[in-house]
Amino acid sequence: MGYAETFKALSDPARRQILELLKKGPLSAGDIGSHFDMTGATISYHLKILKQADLIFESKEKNFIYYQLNATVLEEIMLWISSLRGGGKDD
Amino acid sequence: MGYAETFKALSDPARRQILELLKKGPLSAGDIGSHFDMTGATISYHLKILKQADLIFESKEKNFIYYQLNATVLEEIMLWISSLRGGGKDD
DNA sequence: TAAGTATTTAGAAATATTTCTAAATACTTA
DNA sequence: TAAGTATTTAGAAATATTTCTAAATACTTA
Repeated sequence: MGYAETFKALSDPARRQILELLKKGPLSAGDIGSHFDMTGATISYHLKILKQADLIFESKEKNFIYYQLNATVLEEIMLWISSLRGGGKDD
Repeated sequence: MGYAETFKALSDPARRQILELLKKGPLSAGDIGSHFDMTGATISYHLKILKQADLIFESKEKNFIYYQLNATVLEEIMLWISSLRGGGKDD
C-alpha cells in the first residue's frame, strides 16, 4: 500500500532475487534461504519487507510457510511508470 | 546503471514527485524546489540521486540548470517487472 | 508429552539515507 | 571587475536499513 513501500522493497538485490525465484512457483522460507549466503533471520526480514509491500503472500502448510509472488502490485507500479513516460498513452 | 539504483531513486516520494513535475517539461532546480518545503541543498541532493540513476538529465542554460526526464531507464524497469509477472509473455 | 524442524522476533551493531546550515562554484550583467 | 542569482558541495546530525546472534513460537511426529 503505497509506492514508497513497493519501490523500497524492490530496491534490494536479495529481495529482487527472491521475487525471481518465486516466479517459478511457491517456495518455503528455507528453500529461499538456501539460495543466499545469509542467515534465516535475515531472509525472514526480507520476506517481511516483501510481504508488507504486498509483493508476496504466504500460506502455511505443515511445518513450512510457503511464499508466492503477488502480481497485483506489480501492475500498479507498471501503470505509474507508464503514466510518467507517455502521459497515459501508448508511447 | 543497475536496478538497485533505479528502484532506490524511485522509492522516495519527493523524487517521484520531481519526476511527475518533469513529465510536463524541463524545469530548473529552482522551479522544482518551489514545489517543496525543503532547502535548495536538499533538492540538489535528490536531483543528484535521480541523475545517478539516469532517470533525469540536465542541460545548462544561462544561469540555470534545467532538468529533464529520461524515459529510457523506465523502459528497462518495465521490462524487468514484466518478466516477473508473465515470464516474458503478455499476462 | 518430549524432542526435533522451520521460521520469526528481539535487540544490537554497522552502514546508508535524508535533511540541514554554511560555504563554495558558476554564470550574468552593471 | 564587482555584485547578484542559481545551484552544488562539505560536513554534521537524525533517522532508517541491513545484518547478525540468541531466544522464542509453531508445528510435527515418536
